[in-house]
Amino acid sequence: MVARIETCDCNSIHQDVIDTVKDHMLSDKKIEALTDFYKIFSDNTKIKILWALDIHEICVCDLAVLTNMTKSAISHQLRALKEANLVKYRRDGKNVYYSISDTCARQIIENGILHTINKV
Amino acid sequence: MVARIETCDCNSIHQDVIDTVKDHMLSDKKIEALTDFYKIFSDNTKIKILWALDIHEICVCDLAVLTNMTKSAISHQLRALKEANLVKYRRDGKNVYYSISDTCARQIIENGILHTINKV
DNA sequence: AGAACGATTGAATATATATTCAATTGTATA
DNA sequence: TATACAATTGAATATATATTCAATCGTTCT
Repeated sequence: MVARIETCDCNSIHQDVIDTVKDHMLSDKKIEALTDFYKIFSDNTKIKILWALDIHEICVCDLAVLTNMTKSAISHQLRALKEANLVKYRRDGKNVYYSISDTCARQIIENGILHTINKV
Repeated sequence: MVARIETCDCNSIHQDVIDTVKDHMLSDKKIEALTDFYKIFSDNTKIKILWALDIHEICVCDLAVLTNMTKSAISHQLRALKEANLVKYRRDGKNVYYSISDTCARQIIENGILHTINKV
């Protein structure tokens, strides 16, 4: 059994269980997309930014003050959020104002809080 | 303004926006609990394990075969899932069988898939 | 055009997380 | 009780992500 030699030195394989689970396993692509999505919500700075932007559109400088981080750090995080289509921006003179582009962000955050409420 | 000097070299502070957002900002504890929660769902291996266990209880060796990883790696991940109260286990002889202890895992995974469906 | 400033970028560094490896534990059985 | 085996553990390593730093870009104002 190839898989066994590669990953496991056991003899206690339940082949029927393995086959059943394999039949219902998520595709690698789905898993990848899913974990990429939740990675966004695994970072304190990103959560603060998303939560703040859900309240009001905010420029990079104000976000830096709010989160007590540098503009550069915020800018990097905003790029990730932009790539995930969670925020959008508009330039007004020298300032760039960011805002929420997908209401799912707040939903995901609130859902996460519900699931962790007993830990706070 | 202390915060400004520490984190931002800008003069374009919108103090009203900052005050409003600060009033509605999530507590650090909530954010921490929330990001810890979603960290679980940010890892391919953990997703595979949770999804598999939601289908059937599985021993460590079978999980290793299913995920094509070593028992040790799986065991480390199971510990994290155990600490997050997402899985439970029972020992039967030499084998330890893990199963889902909180149905929220499947909900979170399915919800994440819904939000990423356009990317797959 | 040149200076000032808000924002962005890329590379370097720091930090967090996952995996590997070797040693050990707990259970069964010979 | 000695051996085999499934699983766990801790430390070392590898890998991924966040942050810092210096340089640059785009806009405004003089």
